[in-house]
Amino acid sequence: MTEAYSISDLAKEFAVTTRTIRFYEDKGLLKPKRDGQKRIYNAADKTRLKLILRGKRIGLSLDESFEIIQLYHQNPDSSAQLNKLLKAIQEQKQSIKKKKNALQDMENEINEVENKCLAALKALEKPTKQHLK
Amino acid sequence: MTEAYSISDLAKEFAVTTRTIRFYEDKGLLKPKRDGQKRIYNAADKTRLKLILRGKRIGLSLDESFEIIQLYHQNPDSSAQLNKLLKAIQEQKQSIKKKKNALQDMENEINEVENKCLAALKALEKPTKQHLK
DNA sequence: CTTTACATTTACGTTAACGTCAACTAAGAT
DNA sequence: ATCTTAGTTGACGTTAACGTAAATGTAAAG
Repeated sequence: MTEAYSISDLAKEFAVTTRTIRFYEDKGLLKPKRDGQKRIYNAADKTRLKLILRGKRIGLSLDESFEIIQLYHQNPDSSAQLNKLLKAIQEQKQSIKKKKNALQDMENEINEVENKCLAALKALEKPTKQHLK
Repeated sequence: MTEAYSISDLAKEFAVTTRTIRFYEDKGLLKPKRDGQKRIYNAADKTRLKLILRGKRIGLSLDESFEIIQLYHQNPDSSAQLNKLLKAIQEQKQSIKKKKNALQDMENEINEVENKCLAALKALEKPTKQHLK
């Protein structure tokens, strides 16, 4: 038997509410099997959810994440389709590159601030050396 | 005379609408000077706007960007304040690290897909060998 | 049998981040 | 003097991404 999860299993694991998971289903991002009324999620569903949430972390909308997932999980047969996919991949790579740059800029700045901060602390400690110990 | 910009100067330069810029002002993210009624932005305002938009690109909310900007632009005098700032900086660095990881994972996956794609194209171009079976 | 825990659908509410008028004003160009 | 081109302040509209509540179902535990 392959891995099966209830909605609250996934909710707990990924720290989201069940409402969120059902919402993703409404939007077509997830399509779990059913056991009667209850939703049953498998490993693939879990992966999809993971991808969606990862996308969110870097500022993608659900629709954007959805497109990317579709992109990755289709398997194209014609060379026309393959080329179209490759083109989409290039765009994705560009977008990732931009985000990386933005992150890098941010990190550089924060490191600068940190260094200034540390220097300021040292300057505060240095001039007065009156330890009563 | 220091650099001065009109609202539409900035809108054009950063490819946002004037509505957006005024909205940021309403939220307290920008505080341009005035020439009568007209808003006049200086280099510092421009930098702020740049930071906000950069934050957006990596999925920060306006409030989050605002906090970060405040963080960087205050200059703390006491060592208590410096330590508090340092702590906030550590948190920021953690958050950036997570985003970097998410991005890296994404890039790895997309590269995989790209390679499979390229392989599939090659396989389509020079067929025949499969027919021996 | 009743309580508890978890599940379901339906539906209205909320917040963020703007978009989209509407109705001015002020300054130049024609 | 009028036309055009920024600019201004409301104020209502919109979309995404859920929150929250109501009414109900089911299945195991006490």
